[in-house]
Amino acid sequence: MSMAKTQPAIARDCAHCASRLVGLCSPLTPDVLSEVAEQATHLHYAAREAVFLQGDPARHAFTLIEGAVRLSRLLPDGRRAAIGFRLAGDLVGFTPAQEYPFSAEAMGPVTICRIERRRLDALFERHPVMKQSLLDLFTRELAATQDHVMALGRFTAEERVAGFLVSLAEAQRRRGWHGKVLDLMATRGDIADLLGLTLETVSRVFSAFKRRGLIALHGPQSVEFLDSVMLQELAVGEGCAD
Amino acid sequence: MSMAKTQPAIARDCAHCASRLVGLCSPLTPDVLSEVAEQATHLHYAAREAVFLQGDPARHAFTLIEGAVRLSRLLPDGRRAAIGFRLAGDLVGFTPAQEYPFSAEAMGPVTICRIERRRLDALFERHPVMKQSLLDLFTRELAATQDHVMALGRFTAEERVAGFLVSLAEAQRRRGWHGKVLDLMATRGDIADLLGLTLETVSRVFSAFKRRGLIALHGPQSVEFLDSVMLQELAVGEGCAD
DNA sequence: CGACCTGTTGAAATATATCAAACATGGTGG
DNA sequence: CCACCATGTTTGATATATTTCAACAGGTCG
Repeated sequence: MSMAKTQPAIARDCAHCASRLVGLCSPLTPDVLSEVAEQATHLHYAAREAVFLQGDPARHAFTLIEGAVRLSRLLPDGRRAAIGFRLAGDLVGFTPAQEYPFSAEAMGPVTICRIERRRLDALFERHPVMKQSLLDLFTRELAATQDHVMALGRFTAEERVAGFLVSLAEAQRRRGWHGKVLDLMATRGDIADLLGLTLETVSRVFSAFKRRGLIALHGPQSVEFLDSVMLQELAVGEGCAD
Repeated sequence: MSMAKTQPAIARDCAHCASRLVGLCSPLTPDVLSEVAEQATHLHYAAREAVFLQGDPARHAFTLIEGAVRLSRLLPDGRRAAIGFRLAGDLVGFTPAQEYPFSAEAMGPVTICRIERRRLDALFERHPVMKQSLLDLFTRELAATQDHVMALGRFTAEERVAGFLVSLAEAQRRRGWHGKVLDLMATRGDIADLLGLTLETVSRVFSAFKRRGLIALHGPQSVEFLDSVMLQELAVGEGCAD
C-alpha cells in the first residue's frame, strides 16, 4: 500500500514542476529553475496516505503536481478539523517552523514534487526576490484562513457548503477549468471536516440543493452548477435561505 | 466623543513604541529606531471607536501602545465574526494588500502609534533584514488563525471559552503579567463574536465555570483562575466535560 | 458472492440560539 | 443626592439547527 516512498524517481520534466512553485520562482531565470528541478523528487501517494504528519520535523516542502491533499489537525479524542484543501500547483508544507503544524493527506491518488527544505532555504538566500513572493503567498493564505474563520463562526451549514462549492470552482477556474461540472475530489467526510459539520449534514445539504435545483449530482463527487447566482449569494451570506 | 483624531501629537518617547514593533525592528540600530519614531504619531481612541474599517485603503500601519482592539468582519445582515484580539505591543493593520481585510475597533480606551505604510515600506527596502522578521510574524499569525479554525470547527462552547481564557492569560504573561486575576478587556459580546457563539452562551459558560470552581469573577471583566489545570485541559480538547 | 466503503435518509437527542425579563453599574444632569 | 438612562450581564423558557444513532442502498474489489 505505501510503496509510494520507494519510488523517488528523479523527474525529468521537473522544471515544469519548479515553475509551478506558485509563482515563487517566477522571478527566476531558466537556468536557476533547472537547478531547482535537479534537487527535487517526484513521489506518488495513494488515497488516504499521509504526505507528512503534524509534529513531524519539517524537512521538506512539496508542490502538488496532480491530485488534491487535505491539511488537517487531529484531536486526541478523534475529532478532526481540516485547515484547507490544496490542489495541483499549490505549495504545501513550507513553514519557517521546525515542525509541520498540521498533517497533509492525499484525498485521492496524488503526484507530488518534493524538495529539501535546506535547499529551498539556500535558494531563498541566493535569490532574495523570492522572499517577496513568499510574503505574498502567506498573505493570501492568511486572508483565506480568515475567510474560513468567518464561515465557521457565523455561517449556517448551507452557507458553508455553498461557499465551499463556489471557492472550489473558483480555484479550478484559476487552473484553467471551465464549464459547469465540478469534480469535488473529496468525500462527504472530508468536506465535513473542512466546514466544521458532520458528514450526514453535508450530505443533507447536497440533497437540499439538488431538490431546490441549485445543483445536480452526477455521481456523489461530480457536481453540476445549475444556479451559480443563488449559490454565490448563499456563499457570501446574503442568501434568502428559502 | 471622537476628539481622538484631533490630537496627533508627535510622541517624544516613540522610540519605545518603535522598538515594540513586535520585534520587527529588533535587528535595527538605535539611530534607525529614532528615525522611525519621528515618522510615527500617537493617537487615542475611545471605546468602540474604529481605528480603520474593512475595505479602507491600507495607508497606515499601527502598533498598540495601550489597550486592546478587536479585528473583525461584518456581514451585510449584521452577523459579526472577530478574527482576533490584539494587545499592547502588537502590530495591527500591516498588510501587503491595498485595503484592510477587516475592521479594527477599540475595545476600551486605546493609545496607538501610527506610521504611514509608504514609510514602513521604504524602511523595509532599506533594511531587508526586517523582511525575515515580518515573515516570522505572519507565520505566527497564520498558526494562530489555524488554531482558531480548529476551535470554531470542532470545539464545544466550554472548550472555546476555556481556550480563550488560557490564551489570553498566556498573551498577558508574555507581556510580563503574572498572578491569577485576569482583565478580559472584552464584553461578553466581543468574546462571543471571537468564538462564534452568542453573548448569552458565553455568559452561561462563565457561570458554569464559576459554579464548578474553575474561576471566580470579581466584576464581569475580572476573572480569577482557580483551576488552571482543568481549564488548560478543556482548552486543548481533553476535558472530561464534567 | 461477501466484505467494505461511501453515501443517503430517517427519527431522536442535544447543544446552542433566540426571545424575554430582571439585575447591576456607572455616568449625567437636574 | 437622587432619578434616570444607557450599557452590559445574568438567568429562564422555548425554539431550532445540527448531531447522533441507526438502517439501508449502491458501488468496488478481492
